[in-house]
Amino acid sequence: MPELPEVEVVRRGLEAVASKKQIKEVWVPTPGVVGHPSVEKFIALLRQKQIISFDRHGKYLIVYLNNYKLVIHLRMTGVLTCEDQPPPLESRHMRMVILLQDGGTICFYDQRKFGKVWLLQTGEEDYAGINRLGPDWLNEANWELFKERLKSRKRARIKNLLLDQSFMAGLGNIYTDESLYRAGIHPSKRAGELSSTQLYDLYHAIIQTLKEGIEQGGTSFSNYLNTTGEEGGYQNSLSVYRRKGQSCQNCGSIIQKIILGGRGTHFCPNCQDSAG
DNA sequence: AATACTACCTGCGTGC
DNA sequence: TGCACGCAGGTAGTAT
Repeated sequence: MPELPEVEVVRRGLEAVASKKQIKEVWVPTPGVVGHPSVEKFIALLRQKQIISFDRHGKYLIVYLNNYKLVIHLRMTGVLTCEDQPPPLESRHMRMVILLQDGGTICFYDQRKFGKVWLLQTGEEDYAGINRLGPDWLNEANWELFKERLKSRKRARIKNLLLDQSFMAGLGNIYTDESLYRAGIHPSKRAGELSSTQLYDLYHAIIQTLKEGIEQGGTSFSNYLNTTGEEGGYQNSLSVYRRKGQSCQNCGSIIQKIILGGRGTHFCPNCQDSAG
Protein backbone atom coordinates (compact mmCIF):
# COMPACT_ATOMS: atom_id res chain seq x y z
CA MET A 1 0.00 0.00 0.00
CA PRO A 2 1.70 3.19 -1.09
CA GLU A 3 2.35 5.48 1.86
CA LEU A 4 4.75 8.43 2.04
CA PRO A 5 7.98 6.41 1.46
CA GLU A 6 6.57 4.51 -1.52
CA VAL A 7 5.20 7.68 -3.14
CA GLU A 8 8.54 9.43 -2.57
CA VAL A 9 10.44 6.56 -4.24
CA VAL A 10 8.03 6.82 -7.18
CA ARG A 11 8.43 10.60 -7.30
CA ARG A 12 12.21 10.26 -7.51
CA GLY A 13 11.90 7.62 -10.21
CA LEU A 14 9.68 9.85 -12.33
CA GLU A 15 11.89 12.87 -11.75
CA ALA A 16 14.93 10.99 -13.00
CA VAL A 17 13.26 9.95 -16.25
CA ALA A 18 10.47 12.35 -17.17
CA SER A 19 11.42 15.87 -15.99
CA LYS A 20 11.23 18.48 -18.78
CA LYS A 21 9.70 15.93 -21.16
CA GLN A 22 6.86 16.88 -23.46
CA ILE A 23 3.60 14.93 -23.49
CA LYS A 24 2.57 13.59 -26.89
CA GLU A 25 -0.61 11.59 -26.21
CA VAL A 26 -2.68 10.25 -23.31
CA TRP A 27 -4.62 7.00 -23.06
CA VAL A 28 -7.38 6.50 -20.51
CA PRO A 29 -8.72 2.95 -20.95
CA THR A 30 -10.66 3.22 -17.65
CA PRO A 31 -12.52 6.57 -17.63
CA GLY A 32 -13.35 6.31 -13.93
CA VAL A 33 -9.71 6.98 -13.06
CA VAL A 34 -10.10 10.66 -13.94
CA GLY A 35 -11.56 12.66 -11.05
CA HIS A 36 -11.51 16.01 -12.86
CA PRO A 37 -12.25 17.38 -15.45
CA SER A 38 -14.12 15.17 -17.98
CA VAL A 39 -12.00 12.47 -19.61
CA GLU A 40 -12.23 14.29 -22.97
CA LYS A 41 -10.98 17.56 -21.51
CA PHE A 42 -8.36 15.74 -19.44
CA ILE A 43 -6.84 14.17 -22.54
CA ALA A 44 -7.11 17.29 -24.69
CA LEU A 45 -5.54 19.51 -22.04
CA LEU A 46 -2.62 17.18 -21.28
CA ARG A 47 -1.65 16.76 -24.92
CA GLN A 48 1.46 18.79 -25.83
CA LYS A 49 1.99 20.00 -22.27
CA GLN A 50 5.53 20.02 -20.92
CA ILE A 51 6.34 18.39 -17.60
CA ILE A 52 8.16 20.83 -15.32
CA SER A 53 8.71 18.93 -12.08
CA PHE A 54 7.42 16.28 -9.67
CA ASP A 55 6.31 17.09 -6.12
CA ARG A 56 4.69 15.13 -3.30
CA HIS A 57 2.38 16.05 -0.42
CA GLY A 58 1.65 13.15 1.89
CA LYS A 59 0.61 10.29 -0.38
CA TYR A 60 -0.34 12.59 -3.27
CA LEU A 61 1.97 12.92 -6.26
CA ILE A 62 1.88 16.28 -8.05
CA VAL A 63 3.14 16.77 -11.59
CA TYR A 64 3.67 20.44 -12.40
CA LEU A 65 2.90 21.60 -15.94
CA ASN A 66 2.56 25.11 -17.39
CA ASN A 67 -0.46 26.65 -15.63
CA TYR A 68 -1.70 23.20 -14.63
CA LYS A 69 -0.89 20.44 -12.21
CA LEU A 70 -1.63 16.75 -12.60
CA VAL A 71 -2.45 15.22 -9.21
CA ILE A 72 -2.17 11.45 -8.78
CA HIS A 73 -3.17 9.27 -5.84
CA LEU A 74 -2.23 5.57 -5.94
CA ARG A 75 -4.55 4.69 -3.02
CA MET A 76 -3.95 1.00 -2.26
CA THR A 77 -2.94 -0.86 -5.37
CA GLY A 78 -1.80 1.84 -7.79
CA VAL A 79 1.52 1.36 -9.57
CA LEU A 80 3.29 4.01 -11.69
CA THR A 81 6.00 2.82 -14.04
CA CYS A 82 8.20 4.42 -16.68
CA GLU A 83 8.50 2.21 -19.75
CA ASP A 84 10.44 2.69 -22.98
CA GLN A 85 7.61 1.37 -25.10
CA PRO A 86 3.83 1.86 -24.78
CA PRO A 87 2.34 -1.25 -23.15
CA PRO A 88 -0.25 -3.34 -25.06
CA LEU A 89 -3.69 -1.70 -24.89
CA GLU A 90 -5.14 -4.83 -23.31
CA SER A 91 -2.63 -4.80 -20.43
CA ARG A 92 -4.23 -5.96 -17.19
CA HIS A 93 -5.29 -3.18 -14.79
CA MET A 94 -3.95 -0.44 -17.06
CA ARG A 95 -5.81 2.79 -16.18
CA MET A 96 -3.84 5.59 -17.85
CA VAL A 97 -0.79 5.95 -20.06
CA ILE A 98 1.07 9.19 -20.79
CA LEU A 99 3.11 8.91 -23.98
CA LEU A 100 6.07 11.29 -24.18
CA GLN A 101 7.51 12.89 -27.32
CA ASP A 102 10.80 10.99 -26.92
CA GLY A 103 9.01 7.63 -27.06
CA GLY A 104 8.99 6.95 -23.31
CA THR A 105 5.79 6.41 -21.31
CA ILE A 106 4.41 6.91 -17.81
CA CYS A 107 1.99 4.06 -17.07
CA PHE A 108 -0.59 3.90 -14.29
CA TYR A 109 -1.87 0.46 -13.29
CA ASP A 110 -4.38 -0.14 -10.50
CA GLN A 111 -5.90 -3.48 -9.64
CA ARG A 112 -8.69 -2.15 -7.44
CA LYS A 113 -9.61 1.09 -9.20
CA PHE A 114 -9.35 3.22 -6.06
CA GLY A 115 -6.55 5.33 -7.53
CA LYS A 116 -7.43 8.66 -9.13
CA VAL A 117 -5.92 11.42 -11.25
CA TRP A 118 -7.03 15.05 -11.42
CA LEU A 119 -5.92 17.83 -13.76
CA LEU A 120 -6.21 21.21 -12.08
CA GLN A 121 -5.61 24.62 -13.57
CA THR A 122 -3.59 27.01 -11.42
CA GLY A 123 -6.03 28.77 -9.10
CA GLU A 124 -8.85 26.32 -9.87
CA GLU A 125 -10.97 24.72 -7.15
CA ASP A 126 -9.23 21.89 -5.30
CA TYR A 127 -11.10 18.91 -6.75
CA ALA A 128 -8.34 16.55 -5.62
CA GLY A 129 -8.63 17.46 -1.94
CA ILE A 130 -4.96 18.30 -1.38
CA ASN A 131 -5.85 21.49 0.51
CA ARG A 132 -7.43 19.35 3.21
CA LEU A 133 -4.09 17.70 4.01
CA GLY A 134 -2.11 18.52 7.10
CA PRO A 135 1.64 19.25 6.88
CA ASP A 136 3.75 16.64 5.10
CA TRP A 137 5.61 14.46 7.60
CA LEU A 138 8.98 14.84 5.89
CA ASN A 139 8.82 18.14 4.02
CA GLU A 140 6.94 20.31 6.51
CA ALA A 141 6.74 18.70 9.93
CA ASN A 142 8.81 19.63 12.95
CA TRP A 143 8.53 18.86 16.64
CA GLU A 144 6.95 22.22 17.57
CA LEU A 145 4.32 21.94 14.85
CA PHE A 146 3.47 18.36 15.87
CA LYS A 147 3.08 19.42 19.51
CA GLU A 148 0.95 22.41 18.55
CA ARG A 149 -1.42 20.41 16.35
CA LEU A 150 -1.86 17.78 19.07
CA LYS A 151 -3.48 20.35 21.37
CA SER A 152 -6.90 20.07 19.75
CA ARG A 153 -6.73 16.29 19.27
CA LYS A 154 -6.24 14.97 22.79
CA ARG A 155 -9.23 12.61 22.80
CA ALA A 156 -8.33 10.61 19.71
CA ARG A 157 -6.57 7.28 19.90
CA ILE A 158 -3.01 7.86 18.75
CA LYS A 159 -3.24 5.23 16.00
CA ASN A 160 -6.39 6.84 14.53
CA LEU A 161 -4.85 10.29 14.77
CA LEU A 162 -1.68 9.29 12.92
CA LEU A 163 -3.80 7.82 10.12
CA ASP A 164 -5.76 11.09 9.81
CA GLN A 165 -4.26 12.89 6.80
CA SER A 166 -5.70 16.24 7.89
CA PHE A 167 -3.61 16.04 11.06
CA MET A 168 -0.30 15.28 9.37
CA ALA A 169 0.04 13.79 5.90
CA GLY A 170 1.84 10.66 4.74
CA LEU A 171 1.44 7.89 7.32
CA GLY A 172 -0.59 4.80 6.44
CA ASN A 173 -1.20 1.57 8.29
CA ILE A 174 2.26 0.05 7.94
CA TYR A 175 4.43 2.98 9.00
CA THR A 176 2.00 3.95 11.78
CA ASP A 177 2.27 0.54 13.43
CA GLU A 178 6.05 0.48 12.97
CA SER A 179 6.50 4.00 14.39
CA LEU A 180 4.37 3.27 17.48
CA TYR A 181 6.42 0.13 18.13
CA ARG A 182 9.66 2.05 17.75
CA ALA A 183 8.44 4.67 20.24
CA GLY A 184 7.16 2.03 22.69
CA ILE A 185 3.62 3.42 22.60
CA HIS A 186 0.44 1.33 22.63
CA PRO A 187 -1.77 2.19 19.61
CA SER A 188 -4.93 2.41 21.77
CA LYS A 189 -3.58 5.25 23.92
CA ARG A 190 -5.38 8.57 23.69
CA ALA A 191 -3.09 11.32 22.41
CA GLY A 192 -3.73 13.34 25.57
CA GLU A 193 -2.56 10.48 27.79
CA LEU A 194 0.95 10.53 26.36
CA SER A 195 3.75 12.31 28.19
CA SER A 196 5.79 15.01 26.52
CA THR A 197 8.72 12.59 26.41
CA GLN A 198 6.61 9.92 24.74
CA LEU A 199 5.39 12.40 22.12
CA TYR A 200 8.94 13.56 21.48
CA ASP A 201 10.05 9.95 21.03
CA LEU A 202 7.09 9.29 18.76
CA TYR A 203 7.84 12.28 16.55
CA HIS A 204 11.41 11.10 16.01
CA ALA A 205 10.32 7.47 15.57
CA ILE A 206 8.00 8.52 12.76
CA ILE A 207 10.64 10.59 10.94
CA GLN A 208 13.22 7.82 11.33
CA THR A 209 10.83 5.08 10.18
CA LEU A 210 9.76 7.03 7.09
CA LYS A 211 13.38 7.77 6.17
CA GLU A 212 14.35 4.13 6.52
CA GLY A 213 11.41 3.14 4.36
CA ILE A 214 12.61 5.45 1.59
CA GLU A 215 16.21 4.27 1.90
CA GLN A 216 15.11 0.68 1.48
CA GLY A 217 12.95 1.48 -1.52
CA GLY A 218 9.56 1.25 0.21
CA THR A 219 7.52 -1.73 1.40
CA SER A 220 6.19 -4.35 -1.05
CA PHE A 221 3.63 -6.79 0.23
CA SER A 222 1.40 -7.61 -2.70
CA ASN A 223 1.21 -4.73 -5.12
CA TYR A 224 3.75 -1.98 -4.63
CA LEU A 225 6.45 -1.63 -7.30
CA ASN A 226 8.70 1.31 -8.10
CA THR A 227 8.86 3.08 -11.49
CA THR A 228 11.20 0.44 -12.90
CA GLY A 229 8.91 -2.36 -11.78
CA GLU A 230 11.04 -3.52 -8.85
CA GLU A 231 9.88 -4.37 -5.33
CA GLY A 232 10.96 -2.40 -2.28
CA GLY A 233 12.91 -3.98 0.57
CA TYR A 234 11.39 -2.60 3.77
CA GLN A 235 8.99 -5.55 4.21
CA ASN A 236 12.08 -7.42 5.43
CA SER A 237 12.73 -4.85 8.16
CA LEU A 238 9.27 -4.65 9.74
CA SER A 239 9.02 -5.24 13.49
CA VAL A 240 5.25 -5.67 13.98
CA TYR A 241 3.24 -5.11 10.80
CA ARG A 242 1.85 -8.45 9.56
CA ARG A 243 3.88 -10.27 12.24
CA LYS A 244 0.89 -11.41 14.36
CA GLY A 245 1.80 -14.56 16.31
CA GLN A 246 5.54 -14.12 15.75
CA SER A 247 7.90 -13.12 18.55
CA CYS A 248 9.03 -9.58 19.26
CA GLN A 249 12.65 -9.12 18.18
CA ASN A 250 13.30 -7.12 21.35
CA CYS A 251 11.65 -9.13 24.14
CA GLY A 252 10.31 -12.32 22.59
CA SER A 253 6.66 -11.63 23.42
CA ILE A 254 4.07 -12.66 20.85
CA ILE A 255 3.01 -9.84 18.51
CA GLN A 256 -0.73 -9.10 18.85
CA LYS A 257 -3.23 -7.84 16.34
CA ILE A 258 -6.35 -5.80 17.09
CA ILE A 259 -8.67 -3.58 15.03
CA LEU A 260 -8.39 0.19 15.50
CA GLY A 261 -9.80 2.82 13.19
CA GLY A 262 -11.18 -0.06 11.15
CA ARG A 263 -7.62 -1.20 10.42
CA GLY A 264 -5.53 -4.16 11.44
CA THR A 265 -3.21 -2.89 14.18
CA HIS A 266 -0.07 -4.76 15.25
CA PHE A 267 1.91 -4.26 18.45
CA CYS A 268 4.07 -5.91 21.10
CA PRO A 269 2.08 -6.15 24.37
CA ASN A 270 5.26 -5.93 26.41
CA CYS A 271 7.30 -3.24 24.62
CA GLN A 272 4.36 -0.91 23.99
CA ASP A 273 2.81 0.35 27.24
CA SER A 274 -0.77 -0.67 27.90
CA ALA A 275 -3.79 1.44 26.98
CA GLY A 276 -5.04 3.67 29.76
C1' DA B 1 -15.55 20.71 15.95
C1' DA B 2 -13.76 16.29 16.93
C1' DT B 3 -14.14 11.46 16.61
C1' DA B 4 -15.34 6.99 14.74
C1' DC B 5 -17.38 3.96 11.54
C1' DT B 6 -18.58 2.25 6.75
C1' DA B 7 -18.64 1.90 1.59
C1' DC B 8 -15.96 1.63 -2.27
C1' DC B 9 -13.16 -2.30 -5.07
C1' DT B 10 -10.78 -6.80 -6.53
C1' DG B 11 -7.72 -10.75 -5.79
C1' DC B 12 -6.24 -14.10 -2.75
C1' DG B 13 -6.23 -17.44 1.03
C1' DT B 14 -9.12 -20.41 3.79
C1' DG B 15 -12.54 -23.76 4.92
C1' DC B 16 -16.12 -26.85 3.76
C1' DT C 1 -12.75 -29.60 -7.60
C1' DG C 2 -15.60 -25.62 -6.69
C1' DC C 3 -17.48 -22.00 -4.32
C1' DA C 4 -18.64 -18.76 -0.59
C1' DC C 5 -16.59 -15.89 2.46
C1' DG C 6 -13.41 -12.82 4.98
C1' DC C 7 -9.68 -9.86 4.60
C1' DA C 8 -6.43 -6.26 2.88
C1' DG C 9 -6.56 -0.46 3.48
C1' DG C 10 -6.79 5.23 1.79
C1' DT C 11 -10.21 8.30 1.64
C1' DA C 12 -14.91 10.47 1.29
C1' DG C 13 -19.02 10.58 3.35
C1' DT C 14 -22.02 10.04 7.23
C1' DA C 15 -23.44 9.77 12.02
C1' DT C 16 -22.90 10.99 16.78
